[in-house]
Amino acid sequence: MGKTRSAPTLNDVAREAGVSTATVSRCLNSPERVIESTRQRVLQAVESLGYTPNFAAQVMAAKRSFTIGAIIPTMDNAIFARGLQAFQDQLREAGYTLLVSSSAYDPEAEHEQIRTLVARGADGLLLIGHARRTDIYDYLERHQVPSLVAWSYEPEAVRPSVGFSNSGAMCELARRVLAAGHRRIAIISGITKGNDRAQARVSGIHQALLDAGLAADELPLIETPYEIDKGADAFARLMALDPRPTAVMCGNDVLAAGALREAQRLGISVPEQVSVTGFDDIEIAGIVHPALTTVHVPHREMGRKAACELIAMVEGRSPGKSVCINTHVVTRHSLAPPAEA
Amino acid sequence: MGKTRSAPTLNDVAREAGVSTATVSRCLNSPERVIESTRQRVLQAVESLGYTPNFAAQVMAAKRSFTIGAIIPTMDNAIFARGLQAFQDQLREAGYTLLVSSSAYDPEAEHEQIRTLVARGADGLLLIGHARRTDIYDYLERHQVPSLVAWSYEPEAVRPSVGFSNSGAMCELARRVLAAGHRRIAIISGITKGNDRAQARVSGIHQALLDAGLAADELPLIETPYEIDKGADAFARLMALDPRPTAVMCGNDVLAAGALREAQRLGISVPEQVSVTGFDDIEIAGIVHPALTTVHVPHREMGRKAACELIAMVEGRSPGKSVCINTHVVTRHSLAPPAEA
DNA sequence: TTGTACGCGTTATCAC
DNA sequence: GTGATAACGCGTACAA
Repeated sequence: MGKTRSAPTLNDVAREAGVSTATVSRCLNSPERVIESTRQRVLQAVESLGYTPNFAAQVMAAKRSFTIGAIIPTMDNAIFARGLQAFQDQLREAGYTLLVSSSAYDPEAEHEQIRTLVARGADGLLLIGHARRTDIYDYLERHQVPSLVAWSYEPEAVRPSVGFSNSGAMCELARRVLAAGHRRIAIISGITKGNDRAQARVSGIHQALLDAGLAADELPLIETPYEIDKGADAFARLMALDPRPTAVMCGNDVLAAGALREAQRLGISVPEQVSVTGFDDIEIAGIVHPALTTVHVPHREMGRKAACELIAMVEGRSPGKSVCINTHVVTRHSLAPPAEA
Repeated sequence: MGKTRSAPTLNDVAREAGVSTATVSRCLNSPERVIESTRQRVLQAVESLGYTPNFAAQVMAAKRSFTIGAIIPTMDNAIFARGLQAFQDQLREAGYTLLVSSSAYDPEAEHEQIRTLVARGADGLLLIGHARRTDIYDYLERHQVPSLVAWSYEPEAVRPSVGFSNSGAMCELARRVLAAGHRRIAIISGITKGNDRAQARVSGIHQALLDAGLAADELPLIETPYEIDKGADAFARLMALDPRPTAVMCGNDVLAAGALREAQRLGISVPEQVSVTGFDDIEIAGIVHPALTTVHVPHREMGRKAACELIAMVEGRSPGKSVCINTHVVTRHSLAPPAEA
């Protein structure tokens, strides 16, 4: 107990069991290739020494790490949490480990983290959205690391992706807003620079307006980071407009939650005086008051499918195919027809 | 372009620059130990080849990875997100990378992940809470991997920790509830098995009652996972009690949010008919209706300080000291005096 | 200041 | 079935 010896190696186990290191390695990796009796002795030795394989050495020798890396824009709110959890669960089931890091929506940071994860021997990478420099893909190719894009599906994209149509989903939601009778619509969007999901969501709204024969380019639009407080600030600014919008469509539920909070603070009742919509259908969407009309994204399904596809790519069973996840509008109470003027 | 060559190694760079591998290595790790002119050539070669050091090889040779591991109970909600983000930011500033994995509140899974992270060469580990088998610490000691506990501070704990007094904070909150005049108090706690924070929060409430000369062991108490829906279910069961509690203290904001949602569904008004409290002061606490009276935990501060301390331990500058973070009660609208019978 | 050479712990290719 | 042994890519004494 408490004896200060350092971590045992394959060699120590081999000596303890009276076999060669090769045999110990086989016992652990392909037990069927070693006879029962010796296996017993080896596993016994492994147990008594408390041996754990050195990962770095394994990677070096096997050129394979059973590790998948994921770089998400932020861990700071729940947007990616659910999908990533499902992604990880599925990976674990297949014997892979997930390494996560967050880029804080900074393309340069993302680039650096990609290099870090590759240097760490990640067998494959999960990336969010399509918007990034193409030389990053060259780098990944050179290092033979397959990558899969998630949270976004674009039919014309070359890279494989498992996601949904951000523009299509938002377009459908905008149609509902229009159908309710709204014409003075304002937008609180996330920062669109370097974020194809945010861009697509805005253009989805524009599309719906065009389809309805309305002008789309003069909608009040505020871009702001995905934070509750920012959503609140933006909402306050929009409410100061004249004429005041009758509906505020938000880039995600976090911004919408901020908008609702500010509405309450300002004494503006939702949806009687102004309607508010979100996107994602994360937990807070059903918690806020009034509950948010939003786009439901099946995050768990997306996470699972992304894991399956990426593993298939890593194991050479797939060249990388794209999967489109279906979303749907969830109707709750934050959207209603506008009050008559 | 697009030529399918594999990743360049130190050797390739050395050949390209016309120097030895040792010189290249020095250029990258201690640039001051190599003369300007050669350094130029080497860095030039590094650049043109697009060289990235192989991490596994670095770890093997240097027995050092500049990597810190963290195992949190869940990524599924925002409880740990903020603190962890700050933890990571601070680590990055010091040149360390964070590896996160989640144990789903399963002690066995946590144990396994600890071994995984150690095998991966983590220089130090961040663990949540004190409750775990002691042989895990033996394992860490043998592998010479310093570990730091966070999200919990217990004066009598042997292990270094950066956290707050869960019992003390909850005791203070309970005092407020008592001071408001409540006597029929019910508790919705997280699962206490293997979770010292959950245990401490419950005992904090008991302490407050004892201090007030009241019986503490007959409080209605429901243990349930930290999920909104579970909080809602538990709240419904408590409201069916006779006599009905006038205040429901929840183990965290997630459970409290569920309770509020259920109250609204049941047509029970908060705080007029029943008061509800939370814990953590995560974002939803200010979003729900009515806004939650809860315990504010300075998660970012905790994350930063944990990072500083753990790095100090890893670098041998500290044997591991404990830091207590101060919390305080945030008074919002979900707590009010009970209605007169 | 720079180069040589060994070791890190494992896997995999051979013989035996 | 099992045992030598050569990689794997890098850091670092030690020598020059």
